[in-house]
Amino acid sequence: MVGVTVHRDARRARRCYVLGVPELPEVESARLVVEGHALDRTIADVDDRDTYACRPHAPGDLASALVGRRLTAAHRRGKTMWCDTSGEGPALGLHLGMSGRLVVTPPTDGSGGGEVAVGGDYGGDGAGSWAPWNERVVSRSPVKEEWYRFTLTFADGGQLRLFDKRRLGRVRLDPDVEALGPDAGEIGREEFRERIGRGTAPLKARLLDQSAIAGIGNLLADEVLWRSRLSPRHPAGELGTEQLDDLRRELRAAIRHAIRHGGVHTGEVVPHRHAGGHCPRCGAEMVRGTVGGRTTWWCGAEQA
DNA sequence: ACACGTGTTATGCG
DNA sequence: TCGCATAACACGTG
Repeated sequence: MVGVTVHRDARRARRCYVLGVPELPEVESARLVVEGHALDRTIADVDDRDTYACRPHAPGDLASALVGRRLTAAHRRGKTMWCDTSGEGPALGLHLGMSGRLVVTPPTDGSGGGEVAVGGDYGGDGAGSWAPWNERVVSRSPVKEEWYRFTLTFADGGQLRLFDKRRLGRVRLDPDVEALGPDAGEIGREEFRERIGRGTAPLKARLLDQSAIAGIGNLLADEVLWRSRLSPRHPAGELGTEQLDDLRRELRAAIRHAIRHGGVHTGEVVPHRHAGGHCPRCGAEMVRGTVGGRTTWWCGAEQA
């Protein structure tokens, strides 16, 4: 399972990257951990005191809505995850933001196995690791209890926790999933043409618009544009049908690769997004700019 | 000390 | 009102 399996490529990438931002593949990995380890466990206690992470709910709102229920399914669209709850309870929405990680711990009452599932840890240090996601980094500085922004404690003694130093992750009841565009990994060819190939905004800005298509973050956008040999600044509406179909194909391939190999940072061009970096295909220098309000790197020759 | 990173949300402009 | 651009936010990191 992605998220708890040690993968050679993921390990190598992990040595190179200090912190990975959760995009679609990372959230899918976290969802699989929840689906595999956190369902059907009765919720005995909820710590929702972090009013920023749990906005706009008041302290106690999530607790009163969730205690006594079980998570019954884990869904995802783009970077938003949500869990159904038993007894016609509200959905529990989980968004990892820029730096959130989910940590699921096993029962302590002997009712389950001893495995610890770590969502968002692509490689980890093997079974039995108790660190949130980056044990080596965390071990350099102590894990502060307040970095756990939200906690479900199950009746079996285990927990599901949102660990987020940066505090941009978010927990809320009944998230408005319909405001998101179709999932980037699921969107059909026709819908992709309609939603992406329109308007005068730069193509990259369109790809990052979660209401147009859900799940693409800054790194994944650069990766798919590079794979497609398209300029991030190209007006979205000027793309031809064939270019749009190509783009969608590369998007699907990049997502598949990222899920399989442990995250967006395992992409082909992502490691070359730095000053002095070169295009891994043609060797030209990578160019840096701002597109859609984000730092963007592209091949100066192939994506002109 | 200070710029940087980044998903989301709010605000502003034509 | 719509489409797009930009700022603000949170705060640890280099």
